[in-house]
Amino acid sequence: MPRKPRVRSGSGVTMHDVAKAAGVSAITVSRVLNQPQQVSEPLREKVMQAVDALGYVPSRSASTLASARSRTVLVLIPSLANTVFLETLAGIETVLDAAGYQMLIGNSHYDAGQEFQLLRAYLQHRPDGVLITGLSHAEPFERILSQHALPAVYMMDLADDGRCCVGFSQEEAGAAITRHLLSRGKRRIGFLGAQLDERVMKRLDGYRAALDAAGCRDAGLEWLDPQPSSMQMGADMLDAALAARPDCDALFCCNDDLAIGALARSQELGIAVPERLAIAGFNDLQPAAWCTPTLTTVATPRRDIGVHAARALLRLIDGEEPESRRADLGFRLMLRRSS
Amino acid sequence: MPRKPRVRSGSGVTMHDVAKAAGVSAITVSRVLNQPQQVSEPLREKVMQAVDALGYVPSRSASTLASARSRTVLVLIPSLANTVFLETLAGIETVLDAAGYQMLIGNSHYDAGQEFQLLRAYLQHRPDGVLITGLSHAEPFERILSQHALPAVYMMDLADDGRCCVGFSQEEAGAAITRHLLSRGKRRIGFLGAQLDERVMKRLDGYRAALDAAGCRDAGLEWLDPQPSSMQMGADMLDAALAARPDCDALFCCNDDLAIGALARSQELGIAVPERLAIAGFNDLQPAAWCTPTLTTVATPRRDIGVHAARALLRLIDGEEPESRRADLGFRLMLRRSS
DNA sequence: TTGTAAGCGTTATCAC
DNA sequence: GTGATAACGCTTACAA
Repeated sequence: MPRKPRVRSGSGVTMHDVAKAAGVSAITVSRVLNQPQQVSEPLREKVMQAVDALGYVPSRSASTLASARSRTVLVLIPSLANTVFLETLAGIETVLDAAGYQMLIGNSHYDAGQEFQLLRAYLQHRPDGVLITGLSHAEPFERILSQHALPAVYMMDLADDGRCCVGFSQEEAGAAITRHLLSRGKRRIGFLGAQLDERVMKRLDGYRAALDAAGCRDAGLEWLDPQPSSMQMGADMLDAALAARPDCDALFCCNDDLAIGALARSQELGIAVPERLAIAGFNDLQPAAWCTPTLTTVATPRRDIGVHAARALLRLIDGEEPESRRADLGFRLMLRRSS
Repeated sequence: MPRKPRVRSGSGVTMHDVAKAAGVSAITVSRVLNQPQQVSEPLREKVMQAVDALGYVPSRSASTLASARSRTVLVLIPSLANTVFLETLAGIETVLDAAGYQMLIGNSHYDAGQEFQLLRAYLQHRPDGVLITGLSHAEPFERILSQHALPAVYMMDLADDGRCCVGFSQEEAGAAITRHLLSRGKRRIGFLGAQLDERVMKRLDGYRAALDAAGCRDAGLEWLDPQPSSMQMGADMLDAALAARPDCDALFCCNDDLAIGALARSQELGIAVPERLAIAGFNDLQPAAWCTPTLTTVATPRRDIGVHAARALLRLIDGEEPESRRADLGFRLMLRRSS
């Protein structure tokens, strides 16, 4: 004795409806959609006509449930407000789209605790893999990853413990731009840092190493603020830095936002850049090439990181080895007028 | 006779496992997770302990399939490379997160055809509703929306046909900034436009209306390029504009990127801004307050648009009426040194 | 307040 | 090459 039918999702057209309309069985419809070569030409045509005629849209939930594959990838980023991660997302998108995968975006707000919660929450969707920003994560985060045997690729930095990663050496980049300032004759080079996430701290390490090597490191020239960075903050930090150390002759800012704010304030104060004070940023965002004076900075291959990371993840998901488990995409110094 | 068991998704723990561990039935576990107040205190505790002990993560696919609700919202934006939409996403995220909804992000690349394909593709996830950027869409796009009876909220602009929308009048904003330039004594005010999407064209309409009202509209002062905008393009367009019309005494750029590029080029060329040439942008992105000279522009409430649109959509999904079917969040003129 | 049975729409398995 | 049948993990409807 049949019961009251339930509410249907979507427009209500199911694979069975298509099958009936085409005069075949449901499984044949499934094959036409997923492994067309296994179905004979005439049946394939009939089925496709029925699909179009009925406006049939397959249900991902049903497919995921039945096949234990969601064709979905979770992307964990620390912020939606930072162009750097957006361009990475854009790169990821091109690859996943082409492969028929869709991405779920999780924003951790630079918080390891939230990142863990996000992972747990998104696990409900049974993603086939995860793209992760950065290498350091909460202990339960890593544990849950391995518990669920989730293929993962780490982005933006280079791991040395066998985890699959795509990025560049944040430390080496920090050292390289610092050496550039040294090569310009600067000796009292300061560091402005905000947010203080993992990558900023590595750039700081690189800066310190370069100055140590040159014998002119000075701990009193480091200004660090855990708040999110902004141009306003760059301006404020410049004021604080010059008040404390008027002898400072160069500044490496941990990102372009800080640098542009510092640059603008220097202009206001009539400080000669780069003669009296050289300024360098990090990331090479668009405004770096258009501020006054133009900003010396480090160009980072964030879009490519997204592309390569997504490709590597798809291979892991398919049980293959990625081309490289540790892809170093490098960085480029963009030498402009501010140094 | 039982068959070979299938592969399990996730870590393999199901609601039945939890039920067994807690000595209750599966439906009770479901209730503890979804309507806790319907379950007695002691049972609730036992179940929660079992959930934690087993590390159980519910399957969204199974839930969606059984309940015909995905607790998922599709967000359609024209670009992932534009800060404006990111901030909108961030606003949406706060509201959806709090309500236990997750968002699927579809990037149409400013292409109505792709937008339609995206909608079709994401329909596989059976989203409970859609947040849409802009008012103009392909005909099949609107058709599919109504076929599937999908609750929808349109963002960024104001509709006059009863569609639920959250935004501000792009046209009025374009007119307002133009009137400001008029009030500064400018009379040969040019327009620089890129991308030429719906919103840019409405700003252009507003610009034209304001100049018509003042009796000084001049069709020779409009420069339009369908390519995506960039600071480089702003610089190039400034060159072209001044070459064609050296008498031009102000420029309204359709967004801040163009304006900042034009501003930077003006500085290079030694053109006095705003005396000889005033420049205004649109959106008030962060660099607008930090370029030289600072940029006059229109501040748009994009984050709030996201927040309000998401709230309205959740109400529609629940079958209630939103607070307003046409929420005008306004805009603000940011008058700075470039005018 | 709790449980039973059926069914959501698809795919894996096995048979023809 | 095609089809019948049984899962997949959960929630609805209904009963106790």
